[in-house]
Amino acid sequence: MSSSPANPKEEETSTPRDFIRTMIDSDLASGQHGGRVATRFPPEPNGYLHIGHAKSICLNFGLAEEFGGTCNLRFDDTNPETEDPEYARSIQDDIRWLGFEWDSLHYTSDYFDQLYTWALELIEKGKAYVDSLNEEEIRAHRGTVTEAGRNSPYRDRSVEENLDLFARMKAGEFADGAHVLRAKIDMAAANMKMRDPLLYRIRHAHHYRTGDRWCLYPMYDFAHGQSDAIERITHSLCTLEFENNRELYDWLTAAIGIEDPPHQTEFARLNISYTVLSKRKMLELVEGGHVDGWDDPRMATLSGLRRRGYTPSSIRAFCDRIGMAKANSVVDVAQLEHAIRDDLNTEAPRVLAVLRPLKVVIENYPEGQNEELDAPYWPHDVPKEGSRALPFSRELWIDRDDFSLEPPQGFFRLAPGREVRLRYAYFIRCERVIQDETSGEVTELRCTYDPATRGGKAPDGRKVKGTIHWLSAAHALPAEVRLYDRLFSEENPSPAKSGPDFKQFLNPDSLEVIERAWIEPSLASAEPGSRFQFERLGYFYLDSAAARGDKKVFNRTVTLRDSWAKKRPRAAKPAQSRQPKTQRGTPPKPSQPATPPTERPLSPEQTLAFEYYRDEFEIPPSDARMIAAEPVLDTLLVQAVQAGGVPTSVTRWLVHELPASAREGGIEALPFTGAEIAELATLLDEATISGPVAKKLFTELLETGGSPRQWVEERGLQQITDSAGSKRSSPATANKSPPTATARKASSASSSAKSWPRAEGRRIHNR
RNA sequence: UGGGGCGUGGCCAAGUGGUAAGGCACCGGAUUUUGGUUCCGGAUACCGUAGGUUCGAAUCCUACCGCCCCAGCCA
Repeated sequence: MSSSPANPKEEETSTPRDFIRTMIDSDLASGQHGGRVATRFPPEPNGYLHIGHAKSICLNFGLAEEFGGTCNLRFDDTNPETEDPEYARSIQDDIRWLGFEWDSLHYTSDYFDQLYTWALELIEKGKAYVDSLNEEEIRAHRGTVTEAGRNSPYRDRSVEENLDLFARMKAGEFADGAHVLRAKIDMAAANMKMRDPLLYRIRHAHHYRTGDRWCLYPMYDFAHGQSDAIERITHSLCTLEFENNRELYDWLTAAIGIEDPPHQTEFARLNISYTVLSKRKMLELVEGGHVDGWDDPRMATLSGLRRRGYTPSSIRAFCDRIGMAKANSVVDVAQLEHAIRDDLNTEAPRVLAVLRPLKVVIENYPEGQNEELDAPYWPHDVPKEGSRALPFSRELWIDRDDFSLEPPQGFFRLAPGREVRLRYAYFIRCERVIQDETSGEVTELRCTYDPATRGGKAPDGRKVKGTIHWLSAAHALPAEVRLYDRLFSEENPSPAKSGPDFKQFLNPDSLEVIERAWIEPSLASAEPGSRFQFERLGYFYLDSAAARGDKKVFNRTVTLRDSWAKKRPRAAKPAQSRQPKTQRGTPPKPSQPATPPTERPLSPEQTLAFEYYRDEFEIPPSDARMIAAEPVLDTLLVQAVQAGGVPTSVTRWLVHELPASAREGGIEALPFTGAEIAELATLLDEATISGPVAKKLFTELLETGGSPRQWVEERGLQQITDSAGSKRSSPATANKSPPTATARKASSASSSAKSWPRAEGRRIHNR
């Protein structure tokens, strides 16, 4: 875009003029960089992208689009010990998912030869030297923020000696840490980054791209600006913590004689309330099992947001709207939620679902009769066409929240004697309430309908205050629904560096699993990865990664705005959803988070079992609860543990793999016992077999029974242990386990919508 | 007791000498077969503080206060 808009006053609604765009405007006006705009997104392939990266991606790629420039993707892979092609793959997937495409793809490791040549030049010019102090000595010589550093005794080595040493460093003559190459600048500089910064370190490590060709690796500062220069980047944008590096960036590009060098500009990184956005903390959540992997829908990773149901356009809109500045700030998570609601309002078809079912019998509707009602997919204000048939019959499900025995002020849903509209159907009136004699729990509503109100309008013109959603009990389909909420209950989970651990602010109610929700029959053909609005409840995403067999799993992306819940905070959590805490038996440990409410209360025996599994077996509460509530699972777990199985490993198979249908016939109908499941779990834990093999064997076990261990021996299914791989240094291992956990999950997901790279080969040495 | 940054309503964020945009959140009202959406309207800002320059300052000057970053052979 070399010409400015005809009318400078013209409104630029799509892209606000932040300080970076303003700067580029003036660069262009003054003819900097020959009128070119070239940016780049330079991630290190050592972790998954999160929404903070999305801000940078939108900035860099957005600028290229707006100014008719280019944007490269460059993997800043200068540290062989933490990087992995798996990450590089997922990063590319995420960028494309967001809707951007790079002009060209580069790796800093492709520039290692050029970088080395420049290092030689620096030595020849007397601007760099080989230092032989050890790590501790270097630190001691660096001084502190208030005291100048001291020169290294090796600082004045001759050019010849430096050249010789540096060549031998490259040749592999020295051990890690024996020497480093440093820039010769000023050990008394007020800017710590200028106190003879390290340029190269020796690292006898295998690089995922250059293999064993190098044992000498450039530091960030010696690689980044030069890579920008090689790619002829004009505007090098990064986050605030690199401000101090800018002086060095400029020194280095000048020292090697770059003409028209790129310039670095810093902006504030993104923070969002009620969440954490740092690789370290996110890794801690994954490794501590506080979330279910990097793509857990509660994580702010792009993969997590994707599984939560966020659209790429909503994330882009969010990034546009939060602005770009240099002040450290925390964006309200409500801003993100607004972005996705705003997008889905016009994109998600409306359907009906009942989360906490309450039976309604229409007494004056003939038994055995049913009819179909036409229901549009879109509300009147969304200009889209399309509808489906909704079956109606005598017995219905409604949501328990939509009925109140003693309606509070302003409640205009169903209550004794009151009339409401069933969406797209009829007016019904509640005539009688059936309650459990002992507990008083409402178990059923007896209602009458007005046949004249078919379609939802009364010919006599009478009005009803409320419209509620419903489903025909005989036609509804079962589904699992996962209600996600913010991961932390504290707005800022990490208040101070030395403050309390952020994990103590984890929200115990961030996930509620509803195992038996009902969805309308039209959803039988819904494609994984599609999004719906469950009317009056929120937006939901059909998750393919979580599906088990033919069971559909819907993740709640975000609730609808709910001014009623706001007005009456108590009404949001009605008595029905509160879990009756049993008083019998041992009291629950006070340190444990409250049981997430689910639809079915546990018996006293089941509660005991649940608490035991949760506390003694350390099974996650939701899983422990599911097992305790299900006799077949309960028996299998007990059998498995008696046979020596590790409870948490066995649980994975019981809860996440065993199809619901297998529980129907009772324990006797199964061709296997818990002992075989324990055997299988152990084989996998020991890494005797791989995940896919384990899954195959499990399928076989379900059908025919038998001994997994025996099969493995008979058929030679053992994995080959890669001894070369296991020699990899240990720091790398810590960073490698997360992608593996994710990859394992991806490979167990249904075949479609697989967005996770696999890591079959590496699984071997990760256990 | 060094250096580099940043401080505008509850949260983001424009504005760079002429008398405080916009978004989110919040509160009213209208419309509504989603307590959704949409549409109207409203309340919040002495622009970190204190001085100064000027006819006039969020914008210029001075001092002070607060927060963030830098002492990895990480990026």
